[in-house]
Amino acid sequence: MSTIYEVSKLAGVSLATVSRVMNGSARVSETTQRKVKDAMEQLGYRPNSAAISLASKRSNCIGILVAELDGVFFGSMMSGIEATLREFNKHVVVTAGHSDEKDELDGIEFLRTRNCDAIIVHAEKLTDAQLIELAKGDIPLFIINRNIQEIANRCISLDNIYGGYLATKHVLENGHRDIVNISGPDYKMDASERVVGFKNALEEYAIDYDPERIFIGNYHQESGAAAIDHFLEQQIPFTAVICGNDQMAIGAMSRLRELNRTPAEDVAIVGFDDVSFAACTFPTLTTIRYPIDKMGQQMANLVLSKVYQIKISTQIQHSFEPLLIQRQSVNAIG
Amino acid sequence: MSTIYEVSKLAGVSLATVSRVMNGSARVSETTQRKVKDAMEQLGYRPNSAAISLASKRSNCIGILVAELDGVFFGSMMSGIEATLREFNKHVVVTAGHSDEKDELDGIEFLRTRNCDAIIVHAEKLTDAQLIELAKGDIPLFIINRNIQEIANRCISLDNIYGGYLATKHVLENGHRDIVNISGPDYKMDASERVVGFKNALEEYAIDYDPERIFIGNYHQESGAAAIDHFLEQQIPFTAVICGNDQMAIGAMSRLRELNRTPAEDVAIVGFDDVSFAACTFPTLTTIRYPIDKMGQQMANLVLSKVYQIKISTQIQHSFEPLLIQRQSVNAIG
DNA sequence: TTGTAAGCGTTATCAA
DNA sequence: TTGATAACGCTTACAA
Repeated sequence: MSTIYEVSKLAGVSLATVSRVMNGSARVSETTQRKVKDAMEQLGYRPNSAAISLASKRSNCIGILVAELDGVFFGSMMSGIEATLREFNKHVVVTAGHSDEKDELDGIEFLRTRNCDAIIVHAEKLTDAQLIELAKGDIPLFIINRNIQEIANRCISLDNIYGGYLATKHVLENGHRDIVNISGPDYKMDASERVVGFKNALEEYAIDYDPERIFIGNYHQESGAAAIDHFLEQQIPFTAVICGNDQMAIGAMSRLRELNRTPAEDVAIVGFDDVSFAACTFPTLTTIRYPIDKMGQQMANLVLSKVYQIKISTQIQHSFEPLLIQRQSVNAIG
Repeated sequence: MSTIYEVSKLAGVSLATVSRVMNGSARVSETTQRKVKDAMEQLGYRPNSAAISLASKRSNCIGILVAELDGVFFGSMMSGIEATLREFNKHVVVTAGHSDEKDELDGIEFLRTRNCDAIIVHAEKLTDAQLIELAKGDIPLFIINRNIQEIANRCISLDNIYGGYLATKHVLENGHRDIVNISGPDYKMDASERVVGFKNALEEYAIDYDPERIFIGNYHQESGAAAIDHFLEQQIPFTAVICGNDQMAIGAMSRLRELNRTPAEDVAIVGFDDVSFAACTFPTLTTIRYPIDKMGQQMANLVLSKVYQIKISTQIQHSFEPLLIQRQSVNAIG
């Protein structure tokens, strides 16, 4: 592997000049530039990123902490971020927090020691206070999927409350009154916010809120099924179920089938996220769209502008609106 | 941010000694060790990874090239790899190749300039020859989901032919004779191998292979639906459809529903991969399990042992067997 | 426009 | 067991 030094010798210029043509950091005459580029070409020169990092105090790498590396939701998010960042030759280091406080903290620490220029976190167990504290640290922290007042300019989030409201209102409008809710873990902000929206909608329709009608799941399919069992066991009547995400929705649908209750026909189902398979369930799933890929792109732009002072053509959007996607899993009754 | 130098001063020892206790690279007396550790603690010292990389010629980072960062299959793969690698303090840089030759080449180049210690590729457009050539380069290349003779010790793969065979044989055993195949893109190795298995099974049952009965999809849901339309338009009769992956299988099921043909009852469906939602479709999807998470872990172990000379407790498994998972989407007929 | 030279924070080779 | 010290490959004042 050749170094900048060899390039400079072959080109007959100084180290500094080679560095300049690499970075475009200063004017270099056409001829010199040609010589240098030829030399680089000839030697198959490839810059050493560690040396660059060390000298420039910048790693050009952005850390991402997600709950899980698998999972369609996080996939879309990472995809949106990476694509944008890579255009600017930044790369993405990912790690998983497993919805566990210690793992999340470890993950962030791991990324810090990796000298990431910035860290984007999708935290689930860390509190706002912890995040605010971490944000005071040496490395810029950005938060996706949560809006924290104190560091709002570093957050990109969705109005989950409104999303929960939209979902619930939709079944209410379709005449449903016996509604249950399969929520994500209550320690997850987004989950509890969606529940708030659920309550708001009920209130609007003057329906008493009954805590018995909420089942706390874990955002995975199985818990959607478990929730159905639970409600049935508790003999809680329902004609509609609002789910914290699409995975639990399909879990619930699947279990209902097993119990000979037909989704849509017998029980209305609403999901959340609108992941790709939502359009292919049977019946197709009415859900709330969470534009996480777009949000990921915006986050990348935010990092680009704040950390690398790269000017982004468009205004960065910090807050997103959920959207009701009507498909077939909600029938009107009454 | 404090440096090793400040630690050494505070501890009253030399740079070298601090380095030694960090790496355990040589014996250091208990007392000295204590002093150094206390000093590190006190200063909140965090090693600079760029400096380490530069001096040690090792970045402790492993690049991964996948087709897409979203997609359940790749998610499981990355998850398996990352979890294992992180235990050894290696981190993972990911990038997407978008099933495009140029993007794949770019992606690998991108990871190379990032000075990754190794690159794990899930290539779709690159040929064996290209991969072999790349493997000769300066940075160790590992291949997942493909077995290339010449570099077999750097490959971890699944017997896709056998998988295709298993899927097809299963419907044959259930009495189906009019079978169509919705394949992934023909330029994708795994897709065409699965088709070979399909043909093998037909041959075993003395059924003539008819190229008309193969539809080349793109592994996405929509193409599963498109395939159904195609076969119907062409008036090709079928009672069973073998799919190249689970996404296309749900796409096909979904389209069949729309056309009032009930999956399982009217048409048997078999998927491939056994992604998480396969257990929650209606009917639940009979499919071929592709243990990609396990394969990812093995790949991580392979890298750990080959690149970092870390001894792995268990023998590394280079080739995996697919497994038929029987659910409800295949009914017996005849 | 170009060159000189002092870092950047480690590792690793020698000596001691 | 410890300490000096020369790399490692690049950036970036400061000069020329």
